[in-house]
Amino acid sequence: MAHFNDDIIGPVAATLEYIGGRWKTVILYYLTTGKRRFGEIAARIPAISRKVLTQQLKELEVDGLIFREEFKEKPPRVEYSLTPFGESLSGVFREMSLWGKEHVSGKRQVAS
Amino acid sequence: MAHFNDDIIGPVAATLEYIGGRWKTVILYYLTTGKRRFGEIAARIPAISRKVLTQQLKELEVDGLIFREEFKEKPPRVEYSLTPFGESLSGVFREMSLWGKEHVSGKRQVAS
DNA sequence: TTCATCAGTTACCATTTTGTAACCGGCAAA
DNA sequence: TTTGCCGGTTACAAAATGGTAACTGATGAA
Repeated sequence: MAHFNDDIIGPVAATLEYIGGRWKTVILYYLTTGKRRFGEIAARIPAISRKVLTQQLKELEVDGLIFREEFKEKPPRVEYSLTPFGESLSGVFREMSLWGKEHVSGKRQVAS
Repeated sequence: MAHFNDDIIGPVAATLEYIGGRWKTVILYYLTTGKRRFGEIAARIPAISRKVLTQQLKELEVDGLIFREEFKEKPPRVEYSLTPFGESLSGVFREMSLWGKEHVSGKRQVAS
């Protein structure tokens, strides 16, 4: 992604290397509610196209944050879930969710 | 930015509307260490061009997260600092910094 | 026999973001 | 007199990102 050689901002920047992607935090946060199929994620986050969703999921898998389980069935089925590594981000998600609830509830209209 | 009408991911998505920009979290986190001049920020985050830095700072100011103080001097001086609203994000930064220290310290090489 | 299902992939194009270089003003130092 | 300082802004070009539509393969249902 980018490059950060700084000691102060280093750890935060390092975290962003994992969850800094456009949709990654939202995807991961949705997966904290349990194992989900590709179609479920796509339905839950309609703003993201399937192409980009595929890309983001692949990157998250490569980074070890999510686990992809593919069932060899005839209409294919794929389930995504958080790895323990991905679950270790829960503190970040919790704080983000808290802040969103406390500071932005309803204030900011969401475009479409 | 985008659109999230979802109740589950809503608060997290709302938070991302504020800090989801490419460099915003890093800038804000650097400002938690105190008031900084434009040039200091630019020097601290060399990966970002001055043009984009200007843009991100302007957005952060519009969103009420940072305060911009301009001194009418001859070589101009501008100082940026967190507003109380910006400081309210400290929990998010703390968790991100913690996670980065615990899980990525040194593992991931930073490109240049 | 044709259609729908699911989780993609691919090609192609449009949009967005980003970088680079030049420029600004007004004072002080060389 | 020219140069550097600082915090930008602007125009232009390049790169990254994004969307859309068509296609895949195997099966079961109509």
